[in-house]
Amino acid sequence: MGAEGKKSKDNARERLLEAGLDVFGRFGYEQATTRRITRQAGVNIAAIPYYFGGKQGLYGEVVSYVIGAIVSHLESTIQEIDLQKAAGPPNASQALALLLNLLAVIIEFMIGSPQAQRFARIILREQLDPSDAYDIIFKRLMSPVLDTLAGLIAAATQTPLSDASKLRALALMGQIMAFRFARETVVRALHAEGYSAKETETIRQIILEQTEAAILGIKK
Amino acid sequence: MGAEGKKSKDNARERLLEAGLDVFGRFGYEQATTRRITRQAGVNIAAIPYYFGGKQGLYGEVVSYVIGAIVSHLESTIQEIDLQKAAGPPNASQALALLLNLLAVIIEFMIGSPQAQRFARIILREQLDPSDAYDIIFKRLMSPVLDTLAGLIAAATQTPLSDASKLRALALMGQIMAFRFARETVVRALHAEGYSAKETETIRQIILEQTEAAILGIKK
DNA sequence: GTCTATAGTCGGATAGAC
DNA sequence: GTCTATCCGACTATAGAC
Repeated sequence: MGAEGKKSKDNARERLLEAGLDVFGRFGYEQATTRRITRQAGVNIAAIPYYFGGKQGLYGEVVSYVIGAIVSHLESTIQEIDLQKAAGPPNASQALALLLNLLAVIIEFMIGSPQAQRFARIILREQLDPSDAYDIIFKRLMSPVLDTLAGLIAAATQTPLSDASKLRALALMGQIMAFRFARETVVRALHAEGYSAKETETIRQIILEQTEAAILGIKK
Repeated sequence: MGAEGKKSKDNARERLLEAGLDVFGRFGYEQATTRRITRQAGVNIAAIPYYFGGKQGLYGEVVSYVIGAIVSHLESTIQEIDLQKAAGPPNASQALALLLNLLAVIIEFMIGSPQAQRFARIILREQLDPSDAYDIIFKRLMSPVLDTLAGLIAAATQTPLSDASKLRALALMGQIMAFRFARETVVRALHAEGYSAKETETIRQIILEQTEAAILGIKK
């Protein structure tokens, strides 16, 4: 049976959020049944309507939590970049260094962290089937990150900031996202089991190397 | 190939395949109800069990069709590359040209073709929730394309073919996939409606330019 | 081959006891 | 706050008429 060995120290609301993060991430909104979430959380099924107004409400809270966790993880790096910009426009090599550093932080979190897969799956599913929650994702995460990257790319390539800078930013992000989204393909192609620390390091090196070469090549 | 070229007959089976491609792509397996598929196809709901043994059977046929269409579209380009390789290992600049050409063909199809979104969504959903059908996708599409790209990357950078070549190939593919997967983000960030011919061309230029610079920078 | 009618299952939400 | 019992809708698949 669903032998629930968890301590009941946390209240039902918190346990539902934790279980929701896992189950929504693994199965997606539709296949994540309230029965499964409540069983995993060790609470009664009626607790979801009681605490969150319904399944939709719980899902919204889970998305907000995920975005908050990612944003707070990238926040200090982005603030540092804004600070440097405010102190005076960075030259090309400074901008490149900042760009590579930001990408490294994103890679560390997206590929290296154990939570990343659950987080990424929820975001990816919102890309496929945007719900009301996508607004939060775009405004708090995607838009600021893309804008910061685009600004650094423009400075590093000594070209004016434009829509093309944003498209370049997205293409660079795609290099990272590929390893998150196509995980199943990577695992099969390399006969691996998942992303070990060693593999994360290899991926990090490859992406940073290719990005640096791309930016320098464009600038020239 | 199958019935390609035939006029759309009043054949219920063909109409179900066509509607299934659309509805599975738009809504995913779970949310694609047999009611909706049959309504869109203009056939009775009982026709799915009758012709395909059930919803699963229809889905399997749709995936096979999608993979077949993509593979046959890339087939001639890949065969050309194999032919050149057989005639003697290409030098670095030849390999780079072949690599850029293959990527251009993939971009043209993945971003430019109107069918691409439906195709891509079905494949992406299989990445998230691999079913039995994922085997077909990996063996007939992912593995050959990644191998071809990895071979060209190794030749173009004058490095030995290794797992790192495959990872590089995936990162380059990620640049393309980003525009397919994060379409919602692109649309909002650029205040666009979708990918027009003009935007496809811009994306093509950016990806090819960045890829060329990346490969040349690594080689050097 | 195509239809109607319906069986059988499972989903989220609610009412009301405790 | 938490529980049991239940409702009601939606789903896939099947049986059998035509």
